[in-house]
Amino acid sequence: MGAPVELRRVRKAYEQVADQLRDLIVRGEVKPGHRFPNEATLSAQMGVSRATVREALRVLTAQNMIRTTKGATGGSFVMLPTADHISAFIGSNISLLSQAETVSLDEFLELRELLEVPAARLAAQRHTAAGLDEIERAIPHDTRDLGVEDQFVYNKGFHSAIVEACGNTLLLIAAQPVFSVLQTHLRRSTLGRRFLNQVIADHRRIAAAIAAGDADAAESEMHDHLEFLRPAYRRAWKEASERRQAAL
Amino acid sequence: MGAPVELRRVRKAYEQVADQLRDLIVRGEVKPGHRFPNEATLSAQMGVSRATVREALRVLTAQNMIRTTKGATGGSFVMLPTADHISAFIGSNISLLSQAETVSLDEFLELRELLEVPAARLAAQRHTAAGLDEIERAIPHDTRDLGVEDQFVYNKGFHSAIVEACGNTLLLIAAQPVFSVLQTHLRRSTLGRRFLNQVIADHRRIAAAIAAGDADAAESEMHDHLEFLRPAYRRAWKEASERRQAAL
DNA sequence: CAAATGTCGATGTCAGACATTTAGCACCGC
DNA sequence: GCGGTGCTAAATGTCTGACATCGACATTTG
Repeated sequence: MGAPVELRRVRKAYEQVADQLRDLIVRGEVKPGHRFPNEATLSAQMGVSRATVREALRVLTAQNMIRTTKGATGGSFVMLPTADHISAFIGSNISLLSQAETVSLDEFLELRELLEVPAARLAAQRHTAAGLDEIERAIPHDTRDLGVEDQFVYNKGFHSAIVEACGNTLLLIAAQPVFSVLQTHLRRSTLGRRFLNQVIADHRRIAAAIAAGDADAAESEMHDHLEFLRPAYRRAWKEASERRQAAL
Repeated sequence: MGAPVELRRVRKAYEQVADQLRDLIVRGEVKPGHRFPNEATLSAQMGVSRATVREALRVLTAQNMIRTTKGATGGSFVMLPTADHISAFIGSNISLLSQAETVSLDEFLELRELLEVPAARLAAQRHTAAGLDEIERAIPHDTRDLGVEDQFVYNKGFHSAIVEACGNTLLLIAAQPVFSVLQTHLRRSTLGRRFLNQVIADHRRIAAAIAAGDADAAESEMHDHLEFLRPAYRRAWKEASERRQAAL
């Protein structure tokens, strides 16, 4: 009797097109810079309409795999995603998870500690002139006429400078979005001047330890710093949660 | 005269539509489960054609923000991304970076160590019955009639069971893709029986330490395990690199 | 020679039609 | 009653063909 027929759900045409093209990219059969045939040709080759091909291309652009440009020399070009692309994507996704309270503040803080504390250690071990310079420049010298918004810019610069000083792109990709989500929450909270000064003082000590190549000190300074920040995050997080409640 | 007029590049229509809808989602004004107006309505409201709206929707689906279904009760629904979605996206992106040799094997191994070694420690500290069970089940009992492919399945299960036992979704999201890329390389390499047996033995020791709640032991066993794997990855990575060379 | 202009090949956008899927409902025959 | 069976409404999925627009390059023009 009939073999148990195996039925697959129909895949939407634009998904199949996207899959095929993505496979070419992921399997390395076309390399960054490569230009795909134009939309008309693709639609002819795959037996679908141009509209379908275009929907597939939109999917791939959203996934940072191609870039399309207009004009006679334009087309769809295979692209290498950048660390920033990937971080931004992760950031917006995990930000949603945090909003939905699917992941807690503790998870964020835990992962951040797991990433940034060793990062400080590695930065101290591998410190290069350029890296140190970048870190130094991310600490404000004159703390007097410094707006709160400015300080956030410095903060972001400082933490990414440290992670970058490790020379590990993957680490940067992972750390960036975690920091960014936490920071977004903090920005909506009100912070005292004492708090902000303490942050800068902490940063100075961390930078000094890294510059001195003292891995242990860098590690423990960073650890203490994150510990110090914890209550502020906790307050900001709670406020955000209350805002969400109120919005109902 | 005339204040220097500030001109913005025209944003493509489908991008503007996508941006608007994404904002609604990210700012929490529409919650997971919410259904957007149908495509015809959206196109009318925003003054663009349905094709444009659809391209925007494809972007959002690719970013795991909405899900669309057909039929009378269908439409575009706001969705919460899952850990798997995010991991898969990160995985394919960083896999591309590795192919392009933009990130090195060392970076992968370093990040993996940064994530999984503390994960083993946390798992030991927080071990729950369910978590332990999951870990146990991810170790093959009978090693004789075990295909290489089977063992990969067990491997993947084991490592994700450990990370999951930490109860930190973000950690899972970060660790999963790193492991997955490394594993993909290893799968194309040839592995001896001795090697595979050692892997299982290592896993047993790690599991035992976690079950005993011995955080220090779990940490150091995991560290040693990763150290043991290193040469295998190095060989597999080199082979992949050579394949890429040959493909030119 | 430099600046304006034209051309060409590609993507971007539109309008309208038809196909397909899904849920719900009414109908019908036992 | 009860279970199919088919109709219909509402939505997405797909196709077609047209026109708009952009951008690099060639060409003309002052």
